[in-house]
Amino acid sequence: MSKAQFSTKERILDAAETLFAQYGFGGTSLRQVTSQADVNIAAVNYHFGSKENLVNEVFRRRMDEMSAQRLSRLQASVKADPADLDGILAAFVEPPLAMAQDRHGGGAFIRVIARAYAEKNDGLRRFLSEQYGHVLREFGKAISACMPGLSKEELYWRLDFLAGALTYAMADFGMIKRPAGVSEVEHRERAAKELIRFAAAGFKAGKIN
Amino acid sequence: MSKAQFSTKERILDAAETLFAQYGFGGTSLRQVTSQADVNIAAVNYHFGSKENLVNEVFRRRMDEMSAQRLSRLQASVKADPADLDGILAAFVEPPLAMAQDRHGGGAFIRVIARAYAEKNDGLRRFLSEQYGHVLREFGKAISACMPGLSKEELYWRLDFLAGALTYAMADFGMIKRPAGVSEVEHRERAAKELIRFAAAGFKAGKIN
DNA sequence: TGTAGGCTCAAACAAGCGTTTGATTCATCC
DNA sequence: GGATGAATCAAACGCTTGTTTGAGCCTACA
Repeated sequence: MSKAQFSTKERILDAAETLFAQYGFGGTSLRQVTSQADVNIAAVNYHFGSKENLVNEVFRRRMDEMSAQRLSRLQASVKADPADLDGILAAFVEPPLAMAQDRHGGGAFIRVIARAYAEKNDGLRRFLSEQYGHVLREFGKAISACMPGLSKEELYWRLDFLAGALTYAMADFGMIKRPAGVSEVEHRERAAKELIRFAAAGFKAGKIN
Repeated sequence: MSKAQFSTKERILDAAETLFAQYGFGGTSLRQVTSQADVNIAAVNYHFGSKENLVNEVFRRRMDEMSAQRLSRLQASVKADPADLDGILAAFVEPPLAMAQDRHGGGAFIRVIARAYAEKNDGLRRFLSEQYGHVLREFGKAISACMPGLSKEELYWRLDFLAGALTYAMADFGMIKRPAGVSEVEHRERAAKELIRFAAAGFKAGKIN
């Protein structure tokens, strides 16, 4: 956090990430950001050009790494056992949750993602879909391969449900609150475990009801 | 929509609901609302006192009815067959989806709910939790009764996942888009069917994995 | 030592925000 | 028919927003 250790750009990105997570994109002013970053207000437009570009950079900084982690874990899981649905789901769920508990690596970023989907920031959603849509499609293929009876339509519905449950849970939107005696790490691990079991059962749901 | 048919208050509420769904609470200005409602800007503060009160009224108008529907359908389902998990889930999922496809009854409202959870509008979230938290608890009890092996903690996790998937799906956040040949009604029915099957399987997921 | 050029700064910009004002219209009742 | 009070209106209020300006600092290279 000291001015000497991190560059102006990095301090702006860190402050923006934290504040976006807390108050949303529209709800965060550049003056809040620059104040928390201990930086002049003009620095944002000097280094990023505009607020919208700042938002995109906040995303790009973490999203690339998260997508890479998801894909490499997916590849490893499929290689080890293509029929292991739990492994595929873990590859999808755990990287964002791990990122959430990595203190310096942007625990706030997870909540930023949730906001991105919630705020109808069409430009940002298009950006995400174009830049990272292939990740979701890879997971679709892998799940499809180990569930041959599942139609493409059903698969996409269920992927949406998974993404919704994950987003919602990660953003602490729900009624589940971390108990006093439980560390944040344990809480996240519990969330991942519960979600994987819930979603795995959901994906395996029979065709006829 | 004609000025003669609906009162100023109703037109403001309708316009606000639509715009809140589209742009969020913070992202919607009162000038947008009053312009769409064909009403003077001062009318909002005259009839509602403030923007925050307007937001609350937009909620109260629909939420009371939706909660009542959910509870009465829950009661009917439990009375018919306490062990019918699908019936309980349908009682939870279908009223909001039915409301979504009821044209005059506020199809936009469903998306407004999603926004409420996304924007860290703490006052609003507290309002919702206090006013309508008992509905979720009733469903918790009913599900618990037909799944005796489920711990209270697991139950709450899964309720959160359900709420997340429902919110996400209803708000059209995901990758599933309504196909051209499918009516909105059919699309919603499909969503409800798929979600109930997914969640039912999830709730039934075994304890040991 | 002198001079570029990247960077930071206080200050101001126009535009938009929620809210308030005070006059005016309109229906209602004595 | 004049009075009463609710409802509507154009206009302005003070404030915050994202962005821009132009002067100054400070490091690096010749």
